[in-house]
Amino acid sequence: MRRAPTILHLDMDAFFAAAEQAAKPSLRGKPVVVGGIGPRGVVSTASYEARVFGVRSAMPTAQARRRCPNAAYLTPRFTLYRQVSDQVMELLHALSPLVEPLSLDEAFVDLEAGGVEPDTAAVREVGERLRRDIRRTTGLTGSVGLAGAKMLAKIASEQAKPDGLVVIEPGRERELLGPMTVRTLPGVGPATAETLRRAGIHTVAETAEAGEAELVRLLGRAHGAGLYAMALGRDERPVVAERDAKSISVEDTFEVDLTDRTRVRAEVTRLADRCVQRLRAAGRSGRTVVIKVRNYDFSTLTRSETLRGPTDDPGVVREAAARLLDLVDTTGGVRLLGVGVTGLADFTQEDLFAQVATEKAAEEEAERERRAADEAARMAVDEPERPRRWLPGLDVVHDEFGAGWVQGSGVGRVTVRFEQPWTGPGRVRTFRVDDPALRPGEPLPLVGGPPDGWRGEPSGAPDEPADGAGDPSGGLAGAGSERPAGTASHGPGGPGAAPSAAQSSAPATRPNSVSAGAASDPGTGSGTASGAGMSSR
DNA sequence: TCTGGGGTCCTAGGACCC
DNA sequence: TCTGGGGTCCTAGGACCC
Repeated sequence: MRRAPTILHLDMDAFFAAAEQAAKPSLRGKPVVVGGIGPRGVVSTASYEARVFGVRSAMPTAQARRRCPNAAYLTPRFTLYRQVSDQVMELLHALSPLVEPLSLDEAFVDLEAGGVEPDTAAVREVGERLRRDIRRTTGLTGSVGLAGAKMLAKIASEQAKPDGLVVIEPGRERELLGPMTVRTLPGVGPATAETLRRAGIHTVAETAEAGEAELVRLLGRAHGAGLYAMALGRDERPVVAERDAKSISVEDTFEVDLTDRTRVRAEVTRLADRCVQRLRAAGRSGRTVVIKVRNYDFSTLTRSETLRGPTDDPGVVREAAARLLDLVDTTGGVRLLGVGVTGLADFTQEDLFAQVATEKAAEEEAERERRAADEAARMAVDEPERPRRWLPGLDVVHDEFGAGWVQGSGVGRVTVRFEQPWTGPGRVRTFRVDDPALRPGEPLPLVGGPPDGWRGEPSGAPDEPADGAGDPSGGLAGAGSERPAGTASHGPGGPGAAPSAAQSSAPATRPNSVSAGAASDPGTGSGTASGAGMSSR
């Protein structure tokens, strides 16, 4: 514990939702929910306007829709969030070389390592200046906590929300923490809180009074001892920059449970390839392959296999994953599949040398097999080539009307609002989903106006009036009801597919010939996951 | 219309070795 | 022949975090 509050914790306010509001003028001051759009999606971030209605992170999106039907429900745009995050992290690195990112929107900074004078007035000034700089360069607000330890800095930033700064003076931490609920302490989730509650422990003060021995008895060695230290306000964990990843994994939840074993195998192959792509992009290799299977009843199991040495060969990972899948009974229906790699190693020079020779061949082979797997998956669901999906929130450009974003889509139509971060609320227009003038777009900068050479201004005036000001969701809320009844939950590739502009899943429709009979085998109907993406909680 | 996706760390049992 | 004991690796599961 330091004698001055030189550990800074920054937490951006409702990050994903705030970024969407900055990008989409018509949504400012309105309830916005970012997360999985599909039937099995969950909320990543709710704007403060949506939180008033009880919408929370990690809540099923279906439940959020019931609580706040008029909110705009948007799929995450990670490209944008990463751009903004990079700007913020750059500002943090200007304060100190010791920056520890926790997620896209959160980080610790060791101000002492940055040479900031170790007194309250000085660190407060640095924190306030940081908040101004963040607002100026990103257009968004962040909250800052300052304390002599990580845990306390994080509690301080939580108290500062939204758009504030709180300093916890060293020496006052126990009186401050004492009355707080145990859930305040990092590492105390629902299960630990329940164990403590049964032992009559509700507050931080009661946790400290229980004593280390009792906490270890209740929670185990590491957790008990750690919690005891935290309850006393003791936290000596250093700020550490740049930690190497220890595992890489990908997973998909399907809109409808998979029952066809052939399809399950094809999906595992796809996931293995995606996992290896990420592994290679990170320049790593891994020794242990893990698959994850979540059943229809949400029961979840993992199976793993450790190889003789680390690999980044897609064929090796695919085959290991396939062997592991053979150990699992999936007859009840599969809700989620995942493939991961742990035991990560960096490639040595000689690995690299050997790789260069085989890389091209391996990639060609991977591409061949990926196509084959995709083809097999398509055959399995007896489905034609998939047209483009227009997910709510995604950027688009129209040849005539310029840059905008998807408000909603259904029954062959897509509704677009044409506005940019630097304009006022824009107008809405509806197109056929296959309108050749409509293309995926790129995120636009939130501040500073149009980028150099930008050509997204409309060349003609939209001819459809904007929605009434009283309806914050615009056409969004109606998008779901535009869908043909009965197809919303099992169309091949329903809503929620990866937000990438390049992805190409089918709309929520099925061949007419497939009707009641297909309903008994709905697993074949879901082409995509309800990808909710990362959160910014 | 119940419950995402990407991680981290810890525990516990069995194998295996000295 | 009575069942040691510790360290390490592997596997599986669970809690927690954003």
